[in-house]
Amino acid sequence: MRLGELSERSGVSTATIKYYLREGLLAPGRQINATTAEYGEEHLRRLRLVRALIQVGRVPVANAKQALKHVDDDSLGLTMRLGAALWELPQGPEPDEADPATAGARAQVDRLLAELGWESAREIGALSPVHRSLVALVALLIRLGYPCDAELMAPYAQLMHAAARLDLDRMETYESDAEKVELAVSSAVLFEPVLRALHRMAQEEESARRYGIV
Amino acid sequence: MRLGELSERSGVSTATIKYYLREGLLAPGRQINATTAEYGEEHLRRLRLVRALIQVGRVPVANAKQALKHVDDDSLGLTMRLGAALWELPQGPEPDEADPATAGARAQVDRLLAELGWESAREIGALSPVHRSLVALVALLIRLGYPCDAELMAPYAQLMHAAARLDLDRMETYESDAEKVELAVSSAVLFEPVLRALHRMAQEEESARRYGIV
DNA sequence: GATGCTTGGATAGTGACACTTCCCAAGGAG
DNA sequence: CTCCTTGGGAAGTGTCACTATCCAAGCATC
Repeated sequence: MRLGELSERSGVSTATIKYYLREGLLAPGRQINATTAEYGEEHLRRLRLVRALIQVGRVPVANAKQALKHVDDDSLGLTMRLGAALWELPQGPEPDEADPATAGARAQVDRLLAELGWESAREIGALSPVHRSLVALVALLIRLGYPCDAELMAPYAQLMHAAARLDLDRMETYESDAEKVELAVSSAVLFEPVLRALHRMAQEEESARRYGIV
Repeated sequence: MRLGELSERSGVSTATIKYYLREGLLAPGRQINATTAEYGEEHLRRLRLVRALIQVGRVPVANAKQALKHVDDDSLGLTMRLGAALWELPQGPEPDEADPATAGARAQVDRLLAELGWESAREIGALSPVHRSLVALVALLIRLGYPCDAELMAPYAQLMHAAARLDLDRMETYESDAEKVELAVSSAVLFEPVLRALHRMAQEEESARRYGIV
């Protein structure tokens, strides 16, 4: 497959593919001669993943590059490889330590983790971008005047834990670690929006049931 | 409160506040004389919501303006007002009808709604941006080679339905419709990221439990 | 063997968008 | 009187994902 065909089958313009090659998001094809390179199915697949990351996930090009590097890096163990790839994806806001609400928010998050018995999450703590971003979000909600404490979050956290168990069960059906990491990345980027859509649809459904469609 | 104080208490520069005033995201203050206007607590609160929409929710300024207009519009019933405001928020991708995977994806979504008995969601159908975006996302996952059918989504949808019930219970604790709509908007923008953070944290926790932290 | 296509490669430009800077004239404070 | 702040508008900035253009080298067709 040459550049033109890769472009046609992926629906991505040749100019954009050349841009991705330049930025290192896509491995170069097998060079046949000075003016021709050959691409395979794996290039097509990776190209589609790149598009998903950038267009749907709004992942900045630089982060997408890093995340994909971790997907391909087989020198690490599965957990680290997963973490490294997922931590490259855009997180929420960073906490503003100058804001007094941040300290309160951190306390609520700590209480939540203690109540749930999420020991590993407590150990990793502020090292994890996810943890920091949760603190920042809770602080923001509090500043806006919406209550957001451990009691309120706990039932949601239980639901999300159930979802996470489903996620990992699904991941275990894949053979190679590379496939698992790729599933995790595309899940974070594509399956999270699916979850969000299901959530909003469920809200519409429940709202219609309670208050009617009027 | 004058412009300078509003800026100081919100942490938003005066230039940016003036920009929001110009774009109609923020109601003008009460004009005292040619060079002075007076702002109240409600301006501060609205300003923080605007920041949350734009910075955390990445809502484009034009959509934020529309959504806020619906929050303030008391000529509609609650359900329509909710829908109108939420549908202004950024959704996922739109379905690509030229793609053969789209038809299959639509069939899976229809089956899912039928299995769950979400009758209102089926009635609203493709009118809802959420429905369309779910179809587009499922099609994308299928095109990438990840299975995504009604069986796979159903347990997730049940979890999201449970979350939606919690959401609406929470909403009912508010008195006025305007507050309810504002809660729904800020929930969509700020609480969805909280859910996502809880989800990712649960994944990390579950992954550490299954495979260790190594 | 001339012509017209595509290819890889590089450089510069585009468009969207959220600000941000700069300037102005008119109060108000010291 | 002088300095600062205010509201208001026009123009500029920075970022970022592309995109247009150009170039020389091959391959295909006439």
